[in-house]
Amino acid sequence: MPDVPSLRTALLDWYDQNARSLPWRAPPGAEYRTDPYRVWLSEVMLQQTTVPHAAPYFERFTTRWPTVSDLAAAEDAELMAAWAGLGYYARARNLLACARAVARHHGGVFPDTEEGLRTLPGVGAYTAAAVAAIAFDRAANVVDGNVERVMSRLFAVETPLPAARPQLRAVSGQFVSDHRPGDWPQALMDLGSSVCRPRSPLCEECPLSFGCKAFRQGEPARYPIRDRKADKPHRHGHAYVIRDGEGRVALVQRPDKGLLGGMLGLPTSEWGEALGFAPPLAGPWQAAGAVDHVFTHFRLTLSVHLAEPEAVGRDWIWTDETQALAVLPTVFRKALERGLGAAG
DNA sequence: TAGGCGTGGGA
DNA sequence: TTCCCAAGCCT
Repeated sequence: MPDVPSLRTALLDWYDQNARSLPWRAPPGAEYRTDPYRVWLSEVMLQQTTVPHAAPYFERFTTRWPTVSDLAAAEDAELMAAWAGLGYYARARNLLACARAVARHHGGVFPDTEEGLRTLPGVGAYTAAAVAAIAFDRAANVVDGNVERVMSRLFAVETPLPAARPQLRAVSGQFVSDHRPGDWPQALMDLGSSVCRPRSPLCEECPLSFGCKAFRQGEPARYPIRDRKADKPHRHGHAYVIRDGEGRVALVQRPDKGLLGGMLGLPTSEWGEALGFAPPLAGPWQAAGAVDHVFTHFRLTLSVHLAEPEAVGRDWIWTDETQALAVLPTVFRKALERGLGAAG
């Protein structure tokens, strides 16, 4: 096994030539660091989310809220609406709580240490280390899915994830150094994204292949080894598209906790085994087909029903249909699109 | 502490 | 179609 300094040098040299240009990133070796607000915002958006999906959200957020204090002053509803479609909505609730904590308890300035950052809502071990390293150039052991994959291949770790986490964190820690501490994790993540990819890794282009045990063994894509995931259950429900004849549709405010927490939604039945149709008000109802959606831990089929009642007396939130399409999480946006399409 | 928590893209 | 996966956090 080559020594750690050789591998570090090889990867940082590669990064100098191959770093991706990203809106939240300072170029390799830059004299300046990126605004901690932008680093933090990008890291939260990128949790379990791809760069192409997050990038337009990042642009919209930083245009609308240029500083953390601007974000702290946002209304809950406008923040949640701006996050619609990005998923994992607890991130949005924590994002706002974090911005307000920074504004109120830290004078609008992000803590500049891993420990300080770790106390903020929605900032876990990974994000605290990433912001400390990238925004403040502090040596930190930044371990995300990319780093776990690269390390698991470098050392041909046979223990399956997630049990291998402590071991992968330990080997990753061997590479942490005061030399270019902000560039190191970004170099590792770029390598994981473009070369040491989950499938079909490009080992011929890899600056670390000279020291990679999985490459030497000949089957690098076998790593990281994972436990097989359980099958998702399939749930069913009904979604109601209720229109008022004036271009508005009835929405409901979902509770803050749980699935799609804090978001607006369409009125629906309970979700479970396929149920009979028991609408929330007298018809006539028009059947508009169904939409399928996949969540993290179950699959959902929603039958969509359309009505335009004469009078209703419920605490629905009547929302312009175009506006509704923009603020709803994807599962309800799909159902609303289907309902409006069936209405012609 | 293992499970809850979104979405879209690629093979 | 189906499965896997992508810069995790919280409880």
